[in-house]
Amino acid sequence: MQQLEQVVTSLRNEGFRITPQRIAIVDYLLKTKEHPNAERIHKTIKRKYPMVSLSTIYKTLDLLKERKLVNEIDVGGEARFDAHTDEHINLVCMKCGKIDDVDDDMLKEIRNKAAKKSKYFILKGSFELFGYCEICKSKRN
Amino acid sequence: MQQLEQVVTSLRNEGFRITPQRIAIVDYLLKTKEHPNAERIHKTIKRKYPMVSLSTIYKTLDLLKERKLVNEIDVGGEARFDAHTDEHINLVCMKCGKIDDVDDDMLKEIRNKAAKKSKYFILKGSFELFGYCEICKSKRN
DNA sequence: TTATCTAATAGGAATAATTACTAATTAATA
DNA sequence: TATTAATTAGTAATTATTCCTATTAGATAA
Repeated sequence: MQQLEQVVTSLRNEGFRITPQRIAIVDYLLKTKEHPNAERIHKTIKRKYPMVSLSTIYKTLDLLKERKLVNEIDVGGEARFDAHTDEHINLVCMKCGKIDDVDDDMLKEIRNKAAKKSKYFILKGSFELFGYCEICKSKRN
Repeated sequence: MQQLEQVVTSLRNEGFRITPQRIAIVDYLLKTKEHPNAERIHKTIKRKYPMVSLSTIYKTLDLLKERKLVNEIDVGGEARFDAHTDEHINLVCMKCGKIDDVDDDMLKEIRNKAAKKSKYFILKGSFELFGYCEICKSKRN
């Protein structure tokens, strides 16, 4: 994703209102690498805006998803959010829940091959690898 | 996945009981290509066993997942199940909900590269492409 | 700057998929 | 065939997300 100002400008240009809640959410997502879920975003934003509601978090995330400004990953029945929107692999640690990003040029190729073979019109891809992160794998039981 | 008898034998050898419910669920999953959700499996099994409960469906799916006899895919907040357990790409039609499988040898390579780069110990991969299937893309609005 | 208009918000209720619980049933065994 | 513990049916509980609505507050233009 881009800079905060770019996002704000593009939202404003599309006719959306710029609210402190929206700025806070976008700002947080741009700065973090932790792929938070809705609740974690809510808790974080609340430190600045104690009145912010969880439903606003969800509504804002919907808006950002539609505008392709954030990416949603489903992991174990809950949604996690990421401002890193170009195609990449999400490595999910099944012990601590951490998610790391890894880029790979082959993803584009895979996508194109699959589209050709299947005759699907593909809009987005989601690539997850599940396992144990470097820290958790050493202390695995 | 394998043949029904193989699955039954392996479950029995591991000390699990072979119940008509389990046989029916495994049999259905082996035969279908439609990547059903829990409710669809329930409805299908009910035709033979009207008393079967949804909780049994979920419990059996948990067992089969643990034994790596079925694969779970999260799509749009619901879980869909598949007896095709070797690594492959799931193409999800965002209009009709159909899921098609596509194999690609590069997946192994991607997995290995990502493991090396990230130092994760990887247990499973999940590769989804979302878009419109051949039928739906032509009648897209 | 102020008034107007309507999008956006807060807060809570509703929904839906999944999990947990428990008494009754039944597959495996000896 | 009797015994025993795993499994099941049925239902309640849980949890993430969506829906609903009165109130608030950005954006715009006078």
